[in-house]
Amino acid sequence: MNHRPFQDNMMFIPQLYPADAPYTQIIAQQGESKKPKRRRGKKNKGGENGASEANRKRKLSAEQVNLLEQNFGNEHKLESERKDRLALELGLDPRQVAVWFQNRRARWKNKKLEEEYSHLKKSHEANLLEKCRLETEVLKLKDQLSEAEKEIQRLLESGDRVPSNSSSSSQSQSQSQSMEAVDPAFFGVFGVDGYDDDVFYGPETHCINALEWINLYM
Amino acid sequence: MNHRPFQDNMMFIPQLYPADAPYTQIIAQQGESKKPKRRRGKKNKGGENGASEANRKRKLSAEQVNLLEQNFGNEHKLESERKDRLALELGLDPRQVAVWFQNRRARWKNKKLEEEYSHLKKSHEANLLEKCRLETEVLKLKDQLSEAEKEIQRLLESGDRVPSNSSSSSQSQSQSQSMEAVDPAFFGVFGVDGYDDDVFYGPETHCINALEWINLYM
DNA sequence: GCTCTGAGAGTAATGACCTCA
DNA sequence: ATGAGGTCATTACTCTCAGAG
Repeated sequence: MNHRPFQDNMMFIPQLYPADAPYTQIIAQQGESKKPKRRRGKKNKGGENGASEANRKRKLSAEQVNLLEQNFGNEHKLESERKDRLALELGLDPRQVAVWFQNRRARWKNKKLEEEYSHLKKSHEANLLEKCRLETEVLKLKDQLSEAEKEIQRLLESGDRVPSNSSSSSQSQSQSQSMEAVDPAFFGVFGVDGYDDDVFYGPETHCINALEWINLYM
Repeated sequence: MNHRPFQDNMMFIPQLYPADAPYTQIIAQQGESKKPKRRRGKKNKGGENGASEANRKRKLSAEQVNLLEQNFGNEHKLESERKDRLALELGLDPRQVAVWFQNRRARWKNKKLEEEYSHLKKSHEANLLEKCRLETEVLKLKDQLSEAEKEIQRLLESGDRVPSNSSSSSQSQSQSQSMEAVDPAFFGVFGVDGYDDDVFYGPETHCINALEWINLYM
């Protein structure tokens, strides 16, 4: 406020403006009267339901919005008939009703996008974990297989000489559905938020990278 | 069009709107006094780069937007000093500059969200495929392991009696990094768009479900 | 064709609320 | 506690396009 000498009620001088720019300026010009300026006005804080009608506003009243919302729920599109009827009921210009619907559709689209985003994110995380688990399991299985083959090799070679099994310790539980190779602590990383920009979502990340990704991104 | 008698070339007079007030209300109330109505004006169609002069309405001019955009590129926030300077340079109300920045930030946020969404989606798809592949591989490995163990069993039992290997055919290439269990045709599903609502992103989907998901969702 | 209309994207502006300094 | 600026949500308007008459 200090570096704005006179601005309490704004006095905007229209002559300053180039003729080229339309409308916006005009609005600015007629601001010489009051220019709402920012009224810091202790709005109704806790009790809000009234939605404040006393003040000159350009917001639709709660009932109006309710009815509109209800209608929107039934059908997002708006045929002229419905539009006119609604306008009459609400005491609004049909144009306003149309505008309201358009804006509502836009909002709806956005909300949907966000929902899907978070959905997708959750799913993605779960998949990363799953992938990690599977990678671990693949490694484990390969290891076991390797062992088993070594064993076979050994058995074949020493074939009829040594009938006793020397080191067959790792294959007994290999078939089980254990799948518990992932440290449960990994789940702890969820719940952190505030992600950074430009994280690379590499599809080829390995287990470790996946975890780093989660740490970074989640 | 019947209920809108005259609207020939429209002109749209902003001064109609009272400075500080009802605005909506006024529009709403005098439903019969034909407010602005809209458009009809043969805009420049093909020629687009100009995009600024023909239209007599608000919207900042191209240069104004350029300068603002440039400034926004440097820094998304706006200190009063910069704001006032910009306002002066552009011949705008400082308030307008502030508004522009606010709206710009909002737009930016949205765009970022969308970008991240598509990024994430790609990544997710890739991961699904990867998961599918891994699941297949796990199955394959388990199978091989099972075979190997059967073989071992056989060898141990028939131990010193039959030194010849009877059916050891599947474990020779098991260690390789082949990993080519996924039909390359799967990649063909990408490129289809127009997704449906409310797809369930199950984290526990198996390979087949994952593919169905892709078909549904992508 | 041409006009009118509604939809969707983009944008300007406002109101309410929040947060620091 | 006041006020400048910020975010969010909303309202309104512009422009472009596609379809109906």
